Amino acid sequence: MANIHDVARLAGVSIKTVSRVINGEASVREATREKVLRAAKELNYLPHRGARMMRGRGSELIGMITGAVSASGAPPSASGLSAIHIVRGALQACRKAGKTLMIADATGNWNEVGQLLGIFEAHSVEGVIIASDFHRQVVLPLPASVPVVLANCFDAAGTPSVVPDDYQGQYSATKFLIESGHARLGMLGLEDGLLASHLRRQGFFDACREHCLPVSMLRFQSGYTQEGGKTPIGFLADALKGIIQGDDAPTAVMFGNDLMTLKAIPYLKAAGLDVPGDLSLVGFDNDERICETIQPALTTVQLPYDAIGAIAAERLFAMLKGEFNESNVSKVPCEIVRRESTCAIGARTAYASSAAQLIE
Amino acid sequence: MANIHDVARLAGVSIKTVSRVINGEASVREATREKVLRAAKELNYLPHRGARMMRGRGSELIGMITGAVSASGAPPSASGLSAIHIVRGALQACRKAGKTLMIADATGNWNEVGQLLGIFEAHSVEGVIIASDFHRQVVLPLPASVPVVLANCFDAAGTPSVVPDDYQGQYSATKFLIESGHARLGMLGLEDGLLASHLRRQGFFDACREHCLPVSMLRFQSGYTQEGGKTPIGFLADALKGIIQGDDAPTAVMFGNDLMTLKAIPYLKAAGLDVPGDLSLVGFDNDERICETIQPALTTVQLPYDAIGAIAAERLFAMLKGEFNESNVSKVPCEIVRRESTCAIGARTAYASSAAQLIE
DNA sequence: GAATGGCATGAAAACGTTGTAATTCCGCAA
DNA sequence: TTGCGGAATTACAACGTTTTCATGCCATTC
Repeated sequence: MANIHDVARLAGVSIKTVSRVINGEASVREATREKVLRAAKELNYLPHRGARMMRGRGSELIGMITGAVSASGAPPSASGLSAIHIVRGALQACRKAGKTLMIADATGNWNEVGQLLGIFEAHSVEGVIIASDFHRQVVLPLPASVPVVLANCFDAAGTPSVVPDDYQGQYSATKFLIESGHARLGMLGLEDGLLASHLRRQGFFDACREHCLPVSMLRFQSGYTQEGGKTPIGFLADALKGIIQGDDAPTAVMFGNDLMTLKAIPYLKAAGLDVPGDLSLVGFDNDERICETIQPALTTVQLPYDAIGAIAAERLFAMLKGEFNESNVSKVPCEIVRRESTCAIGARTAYASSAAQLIE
Repeated sequence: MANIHDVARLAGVSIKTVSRVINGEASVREATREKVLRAAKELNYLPHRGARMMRGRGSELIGMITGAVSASGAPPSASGLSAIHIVRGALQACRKAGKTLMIADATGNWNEVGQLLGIFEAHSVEGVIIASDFHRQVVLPLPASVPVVLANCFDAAGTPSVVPDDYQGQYSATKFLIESGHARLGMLGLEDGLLASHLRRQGFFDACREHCLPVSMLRFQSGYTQEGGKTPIGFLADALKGIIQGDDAPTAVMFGNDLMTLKAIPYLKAAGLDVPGDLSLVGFDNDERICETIQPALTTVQLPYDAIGAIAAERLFAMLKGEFNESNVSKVPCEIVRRESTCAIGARTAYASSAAQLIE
């Protein structure tokens, strides 16, 4: 492989001039520039990346660490599924910016993050995105020596981060139901202890309070998630029973995720409830395979993982350019995806028919 | 970032000795080695890749291109889901081998592959893995200048490739059912025209033939997949009807994928069929979220995407070491994952009871 | 006790590039 | 012609590692 000296010799100039031409720097006469380019082409010259890296040039390389989940909390939805979307989002943003993405997987072990950062550093990445499988607070191993952006997680030290707005998502969904005429609401949330669980619960109750729904008309149940993200069927059935039974049962129920909703369907059917006729359902995640499979198709709240990845990457690029971000944590809104599992209360017949039945 | 000089100074030795220890060369006294390792650890020392590359060592970089799907055929299962597993498998293999993975997404456009290869080359990757979203034949843009391994696809030029053994997978599932006592089998396959569809159909019929099941006892339907991988409910219902209706209906049905099976369940229930009492079901893919959600949990054939990614990476490493592979295409076996949706015919009561009904 | 040989270690060069500072070139005004 | 300023160009150091060769040390052998 030809090197810069060969090109310089063939073109009859110094190596520095070749370097200038290759890097598009100013102060090169047009005639010289052409001579050099011709020589470079003839020799099939390509700058040696190792040598370039050594001189600290921008590598156009971005590092990404996924699966950075400690054992402290089990992810609510299928872990890994979120990661791929975050990766995809980041990948597209990198593509647009002409960067290349290097990825590494911490295989669920937060301790490895430090080591992986080191590897990336040794490859002279310009910055690193650290993505968590679920929304949580983390503690970075040490003040990293490269710019870092956190995706789907954040820390106390104020490292720039991009997270979903779980609170707003549940708030919006609740508001949507209330504005559709629903007055009795139920929610079967995620496992207690998860940050998302806490935020969404608040979103739910805040929306109800702000729309003057008395707490007596609400039913809330924490979900329960085993290791591995599986909800035991027995628990789900019991929790569901607590929500949908009784005279003043909700006319709409929101779930912690789409999978949970899918599992709940048979129980609702067994209870003789029609969806959305008797009961409107709202999921969470917008897992299309599930949402489109459920009959009727499931209205849900979208967890914007692609956007989180893309925004994280863009924030990183902004940092690299030296731009300053005032807010350290970007919250990405969770938009509601309307399908057919919800209906306005005006079109609802459950109370009417049951009332009719009672009269008969 | 600490460099070799820092380590040498702290350990009180020369840089060459540090180099020797780091690279595991001989001729270093144990005491010295330990001193050096301690110092390296204390300083968080990692050899600089650029400098190493300059001394002629490999870059330890592997490139991976995903989503290389042309518009020619729609993927049967959720595209992207396969990709993440292949990536994960490759990632783990890379980890073990001390390589770092760079990924790029062709966003479904095969034409971009050439360009992406160029980018990787500029980053001096040692080799590239090209992964398809589904099992298919491809045509590489040109004789790439770096070693390439294909994952989940193959070409006519004999580029090393790693694919799932769809034929064997369906064959095994069929054999499993036959050996469980089932004699009347149904299969609702994937869309015609897909390679996987073709191979699995052959596996199905071959297994039946080799176990002396007459064709009259088999029912086969091609699936139909719209753009986006969605199976229209109406079509599914019709196809299903054709398989499960009639006196000599199958006692076991195999599906083209797990999602399809999930969608079919309501129709089977509506037809009054108990699973696995009246009908054993076998899916394909082993999508755990779906398999574990279905009641009873779905027996299925595992599409070994993780293994495909890992094996592709390992084949690439072998090529880099100059080892020769005789067979160009590695077929990774698809193993059956037994859950509760299948039972042996001995425990089955459908025929007995229906026969009893007929007698009455 | 001196010479030999093997093992452990170190000094300095080399890899290919870019940054720095110095030098040459060129046109223009004095 | 000379001097000058700025543009074009160059020589050389530096980056962090590995490689080559030289050297110091110790035990073994004569």
